[in-house]
Amino acid sequence: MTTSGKDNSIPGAVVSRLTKYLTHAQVLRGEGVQWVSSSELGEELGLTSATVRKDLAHVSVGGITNRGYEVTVLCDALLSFLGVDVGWNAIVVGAGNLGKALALHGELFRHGFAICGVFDSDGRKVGMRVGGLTVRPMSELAATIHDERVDIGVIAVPAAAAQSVADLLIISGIRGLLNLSLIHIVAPSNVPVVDGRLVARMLELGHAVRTSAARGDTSDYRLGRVGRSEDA
Amino acid sequence: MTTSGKDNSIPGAVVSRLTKYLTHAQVLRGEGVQWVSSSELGEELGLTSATVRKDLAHVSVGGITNRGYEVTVLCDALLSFLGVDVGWNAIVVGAGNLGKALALHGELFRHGFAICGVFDSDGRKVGMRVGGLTVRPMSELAATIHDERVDIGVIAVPAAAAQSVADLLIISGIRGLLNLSLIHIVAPSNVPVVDGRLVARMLELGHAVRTSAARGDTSDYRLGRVGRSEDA
DNA sequence: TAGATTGTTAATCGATTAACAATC
DNA sequence: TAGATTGTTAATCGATTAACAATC
Repeated sequence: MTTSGKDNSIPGAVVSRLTKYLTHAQVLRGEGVQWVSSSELGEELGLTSATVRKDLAHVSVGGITNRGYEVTVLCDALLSFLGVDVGWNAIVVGAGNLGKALALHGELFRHGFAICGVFDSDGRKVGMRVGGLTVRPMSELAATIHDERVDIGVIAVPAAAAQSVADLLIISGIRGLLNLSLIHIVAPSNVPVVDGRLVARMLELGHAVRTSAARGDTSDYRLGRVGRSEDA
Repeated sequence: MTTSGKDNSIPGAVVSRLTKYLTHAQVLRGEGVQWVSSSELGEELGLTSATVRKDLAHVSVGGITNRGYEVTVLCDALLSFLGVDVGWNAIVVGAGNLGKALALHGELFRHGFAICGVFDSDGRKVGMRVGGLTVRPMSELAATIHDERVDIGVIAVPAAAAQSVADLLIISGIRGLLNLSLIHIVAPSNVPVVDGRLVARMLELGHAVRTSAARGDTSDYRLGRVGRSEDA
């Protein structure tokens, strides 16, 4: 392995920011920008330059003293660090609107996730087409995980079924779970669970809106990147 | 106002946990459980009892010394605190798979979010039905936000369009944004942005899987709530 | 070169946790 | 009552930030 000699574990908050550096670096690459400094990255993403430098020190990108980070190097290092180059096999459990949306989401494939199955306990949904896939019954789930070396399971079922689906995935040997259900999922420590609970996120947003300033005082808003680039 | 005399701002991490207390309390209520202690809640959600008690002190739920918190009181207090009882008007921009899934997601409605419009810049999608709604052109967006007093905008468009859609929503008077696109959204401080970036979440999960134990040593796993209730 | 920017250390800040008096 | 659990203070822990020497 050529990964730099780094210590055991990186905090989740850092990894979350690394995904932001990646997507922003990809935008810059698309614009033909060659170099970006920690202060530029920080300004765009609402972080201090020190945080950016410290985060990027976890990844093996050598910044250069007087210029910053080379955009293509940064992209490649982050893609590699996050495992996009190796790739993952994933399945989706729950062929409702959300499950189908995920299975069909091109960005997932473009970021190294191959959706190799969609499952549903509802017999009426089994056999339906979802893009290039066919919805399969839950009875085939365990064998699929084993045979196709599935790494990641996406839980897109109603709250009442979510924990038992998780249990089934776990005992079938899944290595990680994306939880799109409403409830908290319990899993052993060697099966990481990442929450994508969108209803919960909306609740957080509602709270934030209620505690932020009242509607309307946006008159002095300077537009984001897209708007700004027009007058620059 | 009858909200208890609490200080200015609650950290995002606390609000995020409050949504977990809420959904778990709702599960308990459904099971007919009357009381729950901070240590029970903590155990189920992977938190210490001290964290739970401190979090719930932000909300105006009086726990009772020898019993814990009354489940129905807890539910109601959290629902009220998070603004579910008042409710929000939301629109979705982007009538792709993810946008449609959100617009059709029953749990959102059940948690106080009324989706009152779906918009898309693609003329071929305008006029399509999404549940009880019809996809409308972007030209009608600003007037809708104003006329229907829309609070929240959901950004479900490709990365390249996300910031300009955000800018349009902001200058039209939106009060908060749920960002489902890949990129970081820049907004003024009085328009909170909550990220629901699922691809980024999957990247975080991939990293977590790679740095966790290898596949297979799940033999000693004690099942989550659902499984456990069978042998209890 | 002079100026700018990294990498990293030390200081600060905030969040989590332990502990315990209050109390039902 | 005795035991259990809250609410809260003080201590700990970890993450962010400021600062600066190294350096291209």
